[in-house]
Amino acid sequence: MPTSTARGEATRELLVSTALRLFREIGYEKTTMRAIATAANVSTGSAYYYFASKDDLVHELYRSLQEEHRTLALPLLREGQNLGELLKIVLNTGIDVMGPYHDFGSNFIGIAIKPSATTSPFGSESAVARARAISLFRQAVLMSRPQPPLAIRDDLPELLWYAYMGVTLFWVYDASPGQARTRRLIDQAAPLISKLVILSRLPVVRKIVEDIVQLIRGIRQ
Amino acid sequence: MPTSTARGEATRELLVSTALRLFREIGYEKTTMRAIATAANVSTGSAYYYFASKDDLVHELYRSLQEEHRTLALPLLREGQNLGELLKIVLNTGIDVMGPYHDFGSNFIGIAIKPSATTSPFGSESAVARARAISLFRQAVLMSRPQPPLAIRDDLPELLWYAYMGVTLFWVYDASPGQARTRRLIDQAAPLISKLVILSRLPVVRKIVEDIVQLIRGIRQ
DNA sequence: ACTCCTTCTTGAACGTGTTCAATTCGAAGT
DNA sequence: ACTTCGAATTGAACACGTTCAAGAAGGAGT
Repeated sequence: MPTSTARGEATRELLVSTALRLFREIGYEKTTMRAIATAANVSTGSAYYYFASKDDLVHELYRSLQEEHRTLALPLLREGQNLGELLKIVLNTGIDVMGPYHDFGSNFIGIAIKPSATTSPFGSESAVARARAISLFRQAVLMSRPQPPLAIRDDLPELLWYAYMGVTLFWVYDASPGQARTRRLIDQAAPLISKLVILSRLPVVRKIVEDIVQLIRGIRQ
Repeated sequence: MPTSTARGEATRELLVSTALRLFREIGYEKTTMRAIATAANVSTGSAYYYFASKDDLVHELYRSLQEEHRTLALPLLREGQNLGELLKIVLNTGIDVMGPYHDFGSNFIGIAIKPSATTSPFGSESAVARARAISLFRQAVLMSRPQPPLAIRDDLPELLWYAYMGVTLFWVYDASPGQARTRRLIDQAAPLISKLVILSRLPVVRKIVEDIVQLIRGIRQ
C-alpha cells in the first residue's frame, strides 16, 4: 500500500492527478476505476495497489482542496480586520476552491460523511486533517480586532469550523447559478456571527455562553 | 411503478417489511437486493418494479421511523411543560426509534444526505416529510409554558428540527455503549436551547435575533 | 369461452467496485 | 553475469446494483 520506490510514487501521483481531473471533467459516477486506470495507462489492479477504494481517491481530493484553501486564504488574512471580514474571506475562499466540483457535490458530502471511512470530517481518523482545517479559523480569530472574549477564544475556531461545515452543506444543495445564494449566505452570516461573539461579553449572556462552551468541551470527550 | 392492485400492494408491503427486517438483522451492506427478493420469494426484477433503487427502500425505512417517532412522542407531550422538557422528550424518542438501526447509521446518513435522492432531508422533494417532522417540534413549541417570544415562535420549530438533525449526526458518530453520550448531549442541550429562547427577549439580543430570523427566511428562498 | 389489456413477474445480462493469484520489474548483493 | 526478493503490475473473476425484453396472471368486456 505505501509507496517505497520512486517509480511507485510516480504512479501514485499520476493516479491522483488523473482521478482529480476526471472528477472535475466528467463527474463522480462516470469516473470509474477502470476509466482512471486506463487514462493513467495502468491496470485497475494497480489503482487498487495504491488506493484501497474509490472513496480513498475522493479522500485525496479533499486533502488537495484543503491545501488549496489554505494557500488561497492565508495570504488574504490581514491583522486588524474584524472577525466578520476575516470569516468572510475564509468561507468565500473555501467555496472558491470547491467551485469546480459542485456537480460532484452530491457524492462529495455523501462519501465524506460516512463515519466508516477515514474521509469523515468528524471521525477520529481524520483528526489531523480536521485540526489543520480548524487552524485556519484559529488564524482568523487571532488576527481579528477587537479580539474575541477570552472565555470563548479557545473554542471559537472549532465552532467556526462547524459553521463552515454548515455552509458547505448549504453549498452542496445550492442549485442557484454560480451558487450565488451561498455567497449571499456567507456575506450575511459572517457579520452576524461576529456580532454574536461580541454579544457573548454581556453579563446576562455570558453565563449561558459558558454553559455552551462547557457542553462542547464535554462532547469532545 | 405505483401499485394499483391488491396483489401488487401485498408484494410491495412484503418487500418493505422484509427489507426493514434484514436491515435490522444483518445490516445495510449484507442486505443485498437479491437477498431481499429471495427472502420475500420474488425475483430481483420484481423488487425493482416497486422500488427504483436500494436507496428507495432505505427511504421507506425513514418514513417508517418518522411515523413511529410521531406515535411515540406525541402522547408524551403535555401542555404546560417548559420547552426544555418537551424538547428532551422529542429528541429522546427520536433516538429511541432509531436505536435498532445504529449499526446501520453510517449508510443511514450517507444515503439520506445525497441531494440527488428523494430521501434527502433538505431536498425539495421531501418537503412534505420534512414539514411533517417539523410539525412535531411545532407541537412542542405550542404546548410549552411559558410561550416562546412571538418574534421567533413561527421559525422556532424549524430551528429545533435543525438541532435535531445535528443530534442525529452526533448519534451516528456516537460509539459509546448504548449511545449514552448522545443521551447526555440531549439532556444538556435541551435546557440550554430553552434558555437561549428566553434570552432572545432581551432588548440587546432581540435585534440580532431578528437579523438571524431574517437571514433564515431569506435562505428559504 | 374467447379476446384484450393492464399489471405484475421473471431471469439473464451489463457495468461497476473490488479481490487476488500469478507475473514482471528492478535494484542490491555476490 | 547471475541470483534473489520485495515492489509493482496485470487481467481475469466475483458479487453487487440495476436494466430490460419477454412472458405470465388476472380481470373486464363480449
